[in-house]
Amino acid sequence: MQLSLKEQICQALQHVVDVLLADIDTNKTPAVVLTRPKQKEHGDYAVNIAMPLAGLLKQNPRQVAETILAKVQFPDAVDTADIAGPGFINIKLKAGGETDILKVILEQAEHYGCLDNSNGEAVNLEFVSANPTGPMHVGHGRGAVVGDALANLLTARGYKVHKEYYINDAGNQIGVLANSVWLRMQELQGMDITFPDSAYPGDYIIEIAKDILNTHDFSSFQNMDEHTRLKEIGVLSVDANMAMIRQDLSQIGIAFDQYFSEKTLHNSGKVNQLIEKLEADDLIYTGTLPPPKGKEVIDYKPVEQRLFRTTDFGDDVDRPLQKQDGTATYFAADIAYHSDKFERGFKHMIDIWGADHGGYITRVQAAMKALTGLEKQPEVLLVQMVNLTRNGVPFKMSKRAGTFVTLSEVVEEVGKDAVRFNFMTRRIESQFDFDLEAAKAKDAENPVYYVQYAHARIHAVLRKAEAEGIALAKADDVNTSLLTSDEAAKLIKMLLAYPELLDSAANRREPYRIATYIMQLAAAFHSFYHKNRVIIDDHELMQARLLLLRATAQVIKNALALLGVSAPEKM
RNA sequence: GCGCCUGUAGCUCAGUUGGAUAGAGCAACGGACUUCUAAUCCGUAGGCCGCAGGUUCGAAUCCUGCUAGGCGCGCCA
Repeated sequence: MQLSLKEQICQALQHVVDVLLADIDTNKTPAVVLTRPKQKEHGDYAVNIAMPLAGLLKQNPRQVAETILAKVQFPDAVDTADIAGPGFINIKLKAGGETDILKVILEQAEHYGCLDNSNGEAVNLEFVSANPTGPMHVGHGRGAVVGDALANLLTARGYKVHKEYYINDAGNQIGVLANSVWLRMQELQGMDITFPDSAYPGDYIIEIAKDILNTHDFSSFQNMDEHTRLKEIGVLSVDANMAMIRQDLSQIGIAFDQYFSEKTLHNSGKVNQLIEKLEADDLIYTGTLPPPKGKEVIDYKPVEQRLFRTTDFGDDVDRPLQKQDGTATYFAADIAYHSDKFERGFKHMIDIWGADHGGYITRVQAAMKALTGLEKQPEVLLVQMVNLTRNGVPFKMSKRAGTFVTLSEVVEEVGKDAVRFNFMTRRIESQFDFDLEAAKAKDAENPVYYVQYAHARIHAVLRKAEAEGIALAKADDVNTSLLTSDEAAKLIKMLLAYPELLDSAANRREPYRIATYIMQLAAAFHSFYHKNRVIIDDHELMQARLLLLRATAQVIKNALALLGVSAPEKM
């Protein structure tokens, strides 16, 4: 494969560095990294390699830089290379040196920025996994959008991504759900019912109850013993909720490769097998845990439990696998689940969890290390909480108070694109104040319209060209070296940076960088647009500018696609 | 008490893994449409990068301590 100009320059420098290092006794090999300086006067690329080298060679950095420049063989496109400041090497390219990228972008189209890697590593990406006890809320939405964008990003960079949703359809919550629905069913039959505090209050419970009554005979439930009845209603209710959740997901354009039921782990005996395996490996013992710190537990009683020696693998305290009544804990099922992923061939797992599960990471990784020997698996990304505001005024979400805001309501109110883009504009580590009015506003405060407008604007120009009977030249016939204005140069630099951006975003699992990038790219375009009229008499220059616009539109479209946001041609 | 995340302009946030003079948007002020979309652009102003030490040629970035906010800390999920 043809090396990019940047790679050629990098290689040329690295060669010199290697030669210099060969003369001295060291095991350090500083790598040459080309950066794009903020200041224009600092050239197109800057290298700081002379600084780390200076220490090793025991010379001053400027001297080292001179030595490097004396020996290096740069490619032809390099115009000048100067030493500046404490020892930076600033490289200037000949005019139009990198404008070939426009032709590359048009040629590669939707693949520009992507790595075609047929041997890509398989990654199991688990996200959302909202409990099947109600509709998705806004906080789930953030994890969903981030997870889906990360899946797209990793896929673009050559990974084989398997998107998975873990359905927590076992455990006490399902009993509570079933009981809540049963109470509503009885109420709908005209019976006088009092609802305990523990029951789920939402209206969707009534809807589920109605649906069950429409399709099933009420008396058949009355005739069941309580255990059977709650089990039956539990299954029906989980199905209803999962149907609702899938609806919520499809509304924001998210689909999973697999929905994995926790219950199947229990029913198939996988959880018990796991516990037996751990027993056999002497990783379980009977013991008593100390009382929890930081909050007062009134009814704390020391109790003997079967404990997993997770402390041997980095955890702070050993963890119970069985409750007092002998049933498996959530933790037991969860490590059975992750073991199952491993057995299905995934050596690399990424989980996206809410911040409230942060304390859970160490124990799962410790367990996985014990079971598979894998380090730091699953890789867990914590998404911080979403605080909803309206016109800057926070309102608390509460199931009980009925001020619960579902994702579906928000998407309906502000639209899929705005929800998705807004959720992507911040790092996942920072808490997100999501303002409903701001997300709805179609003004500059809402970045999604800013970037979509850039795309639509380009198409307006292309439409105008078409209307005037101007045929778009073939990329190879365009003289791109005419694109010499400051704005064009900036825009081209942004386009050049896109593959590197994707690479770094994928490696760091930081899809938000795509959103930040698109905003910068859109700004560079808008700026260009104002200073450089495209449809002009100078035919050659016009074709060059048209090519720049076509390439820009392509990259905006590609990047928005990764975020799952549409790129309209008209607004 | 312990663990994880966060603290950058009045507000919301970036800051390319330690580089040169810390950047955007909003809000404020002043400009730019008989022109390819003004949902836009240009300019002015706004900063002890939470505080204090340390590491080095060089720190918003790395280390230590402190401080403020969020999340979590037995058989809930």
